[in-house]
Amino acid sequence: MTRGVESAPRAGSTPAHYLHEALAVVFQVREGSLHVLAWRRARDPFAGSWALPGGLLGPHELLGASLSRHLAHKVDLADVASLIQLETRSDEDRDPRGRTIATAYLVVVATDRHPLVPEDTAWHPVDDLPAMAFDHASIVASARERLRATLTYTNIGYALAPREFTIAELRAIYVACIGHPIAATNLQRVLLRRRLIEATGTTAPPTRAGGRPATRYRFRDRRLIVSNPFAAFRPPEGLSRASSPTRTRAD
Amino acid sequence: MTRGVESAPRAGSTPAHYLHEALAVVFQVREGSLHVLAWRRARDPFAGSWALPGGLLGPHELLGASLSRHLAHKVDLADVASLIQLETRSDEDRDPRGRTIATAYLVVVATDRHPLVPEDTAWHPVDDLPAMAFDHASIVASARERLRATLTYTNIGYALAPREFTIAELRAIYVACIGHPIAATNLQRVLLRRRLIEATGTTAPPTRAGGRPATRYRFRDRRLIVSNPFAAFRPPEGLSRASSPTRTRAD
DNA sequence: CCAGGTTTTCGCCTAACAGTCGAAAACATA
DNA sequence: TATGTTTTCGACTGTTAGGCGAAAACCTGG
Repeated sequence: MTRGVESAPRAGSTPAHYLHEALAVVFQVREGSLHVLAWRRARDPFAGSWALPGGLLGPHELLGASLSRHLAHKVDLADVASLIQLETRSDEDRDPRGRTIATAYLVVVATDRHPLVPEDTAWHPVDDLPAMAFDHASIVASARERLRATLTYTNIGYALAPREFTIAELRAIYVACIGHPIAATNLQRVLLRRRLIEATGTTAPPTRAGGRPATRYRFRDRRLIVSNPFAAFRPPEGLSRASSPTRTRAD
Repeated sequence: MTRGVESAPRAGSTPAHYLHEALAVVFQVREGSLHVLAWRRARDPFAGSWALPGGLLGPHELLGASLSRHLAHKVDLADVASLIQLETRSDEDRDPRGRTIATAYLVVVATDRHPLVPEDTAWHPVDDLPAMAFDHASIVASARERLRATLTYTNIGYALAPREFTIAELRAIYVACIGHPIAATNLQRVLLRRRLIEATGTTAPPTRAGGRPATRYRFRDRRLIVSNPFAAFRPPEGLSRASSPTRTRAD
């Protein structure tokens, strides 16, 4: 342990500067399975491989704003609101052209949206990814795990599902993201009990092949709400602090 | 939406490079309350204010390795193993000397460790922080929230507590981190039920002021394990995939 | 050695939760 | 009107979780 001088003096040996890029892992549930948006690289390195949308950070940008700007080149998303920052990769050789630090973001697109994409861009099922450039396959994998976890203890479903949906539709979305079957009855009860969703009253969607029309639900809140499951760790009833995690049920 | 050309061409207008620093939010429970490690800046900007340990990323370093290197200047921690990456801040004016991107890490120190620190470095209670430099106060706040959440659904307590501890000691640590009282009985049962802790057998610590001697416990695993609370979202029994979140109880 | 105090542990009771089943509702078609 | 389909809703059962109080195990002081 040395003396407490400023550890990496700004003066002196000129410090190193790095390129910094923001990358988006854009997920959407399409035809019952989870897909990720990627574009096909035309030139080396990794010509022909698929890459995540994103690009270099500009001199006066925030990372999130930069990502939105670059994303606009690959997909016409008016509502790229729910950007969740994932992780920052600093591996020296992750880009053979030169060292580039990357910050990955998670973006989800509702199932009823059909954004236009350029010719070189396409949706790929995450369970059957093509060859991907750089460390993007690894980034997708970690983003998927994060999505799965986030789905279980937040209301992020509001960004995956249409504004109104039936329980069966919502279940299909959850199954695609989580990767194993879950019971529709339980899903409905859990989300209702946590007061994350509510019936819209517009009880009937026009069905096309018989059957009782399903009641439509919506997410009560369209902002991210994280809930704290274990009561043992929750603040005492009624004394919830400013940053209260779980909304205590108040009917 | 433009044509799918590579969005930020490397060639052409020379892209901007940035300084990148890693910052550590080092937490320790001391005398029953949560403290964070900071050092007092001697020179401007923010002379006299307190700053988080950390420093600039070197040309051939990973962020985590860089942080460990810089951290060694401020605290003699042989076991800086549990580095959890938090978030990356890119605000343009967060450092008045020039744009510097910062990636924050969460580090926790067990209560029985007493690492030496330089003169300019000290532990500060997070509930009564002194004036902090840059955006470090905000980083500490978000790190604290992350610690609180992590504590409820992982076994990160293994890095906060000594290798062996009593339930009362562990409860004090949890209370300090979470910030509100929790019941010792529930804590014990929750952690036992999730099979995160186990009795050591060395049932008796020498008590100094009466009372039944508490049995000592240890964390079964010293790696981070995240558990998935809601059973409705868990994979069907026995079919847990490779990345299984919760260990299914198998006695 | 026993009474009183302290701390931890254990057991019981109730509430909440998960999973299954079946009945009923609301539609379509023949 | 009869039949099939799809969804909703309620009931029931077994499991898990959380709160509370009693008992266990130690200390000190008389």
